[in-house]
Amino acid sequence: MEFNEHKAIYLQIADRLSEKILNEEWVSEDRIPSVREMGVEMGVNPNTIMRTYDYLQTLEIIYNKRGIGYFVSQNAKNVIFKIQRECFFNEDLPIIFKKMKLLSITEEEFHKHFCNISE
Amino acid sequence: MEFNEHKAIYLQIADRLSEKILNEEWVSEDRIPSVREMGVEMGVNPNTIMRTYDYLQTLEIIYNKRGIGYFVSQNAKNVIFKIQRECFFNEDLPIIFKKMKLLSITEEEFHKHFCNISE
Amino acid sequence: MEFNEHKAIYLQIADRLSEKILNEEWVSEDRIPSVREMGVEMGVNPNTIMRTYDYLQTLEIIYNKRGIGYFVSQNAKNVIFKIQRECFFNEDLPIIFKKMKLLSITEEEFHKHFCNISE
Amino acid sequence: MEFNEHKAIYLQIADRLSEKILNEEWVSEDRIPSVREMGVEMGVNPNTIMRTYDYLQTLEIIYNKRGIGYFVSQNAKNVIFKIQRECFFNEDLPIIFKKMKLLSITEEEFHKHFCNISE
DNA sequence: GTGGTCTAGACCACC
DNA sequence: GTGGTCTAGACCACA
Repeated sequence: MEFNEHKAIYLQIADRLSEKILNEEWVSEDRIPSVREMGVEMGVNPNTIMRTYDYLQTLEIIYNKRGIGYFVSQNAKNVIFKIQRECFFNEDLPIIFKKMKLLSITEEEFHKHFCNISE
Repeated sequence: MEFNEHKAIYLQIADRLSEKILNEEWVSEDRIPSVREMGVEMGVNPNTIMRTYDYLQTLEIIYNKRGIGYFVSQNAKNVIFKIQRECFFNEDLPIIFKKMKLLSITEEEFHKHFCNISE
Repeated sequence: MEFNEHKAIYLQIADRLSEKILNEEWVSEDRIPSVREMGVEMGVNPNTIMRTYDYLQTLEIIYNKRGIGYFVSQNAKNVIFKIQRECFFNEDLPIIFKKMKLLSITEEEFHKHFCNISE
Repeated sequence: MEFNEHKAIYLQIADRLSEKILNEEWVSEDRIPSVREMGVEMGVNPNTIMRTYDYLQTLEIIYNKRGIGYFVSQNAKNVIFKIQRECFFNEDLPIIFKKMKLLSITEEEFHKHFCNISE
């Protein structure tokens, strides 16, 4: 698995797992792979996965049953949805808009690319 | 001067200087402040500024006359424009679009925020 | 370890490491010593090594796995070969030839020294 | 006038002036341009020219008549010839040969380029 | 453990 | 005065 340079690997993994939940590939109460299994799957040190799970747990997206494993929380999907929309509107958008202005990128250009990729 | 936490200071300074060039606050062949002056101005160690200048020089945004100082390159504005637009379209946009899809954010919603902020 | 006076130490180290790769003392995907180890080995500050590694990375001769270390790139040897041959033919040779002409040094004389040293 | 990056400007100027003497563009007892004139001609600070003249004077290639100017020495041409040949054989050649070996450049290749340029 | 960034202060060659 | 290099030592996030 390939990782982006500018973001911590454990956060990139958190993003992918969140996607799986948004996609309903994983649903509430599913048991997710163990730290070791996931480490192998991602080609990454188990410590790194541990950190991802830790992070998702503080966000109450997954929870832990000791000695058994990690499970998707009841509200996982909604939580992710809420967190990410907030982040998108409050943090990402202002930066995007500022950049677009500075680089003279119009909404039309933006729209054009949007269509291209959506096809 | 205040800096963001999650990005190296020398890169944040590079961004600001690039903005100055995009704004035409600085134009081709202008001499920019010396490493030490800029260090004082930014409240930062001269070495850090040196790193910024080094970085901007590899991008051919500024160049050096030995013993004299750093100067804005001929094509500085175009170079910055090109680099940043490329980055925006090839790296930022795909991520944004993917996120929007995943979070069910429509172009209309995007547009609405765009107008709000632009006012 | 001894260093020449008129060239930055970090560049001299870069040269030596490049030689190791040309010699196949180090090959693709080898992990090279950490910044600190190499610092000790060379009798030099780790920051200086960092600079060397940074430099070699921009040339795509080595690459970094975060938290793990630096590794020799796939094409490292070819890259070095190409860069150095280009430099030799485009920059060094014209200067050499000009000098030889100016100093009335013939190819025969050059050849004679070549043989002497090669023995 | 354009300067190379890797050598002090004052030395590059010294090289050009030496060339003029080897070319017999300047001959023994010629008065050479004043520091200021030369500074203008080269697009360089007079201090830098001063340094060049100083350097050439220690090598006894030029000499100074106070209040009048700098002049080409009697033996200037021979001195330059001797110094530069020595430098070439003792310092340049070993480096060149080492590089050629490392880069698998044969004398034939060297010869080929020699012919190309000489034409 | 790894790299990465930053500071403070030094010294140098060069213009 | 300018940039450039180097050191020593600190702190941090990440694996």
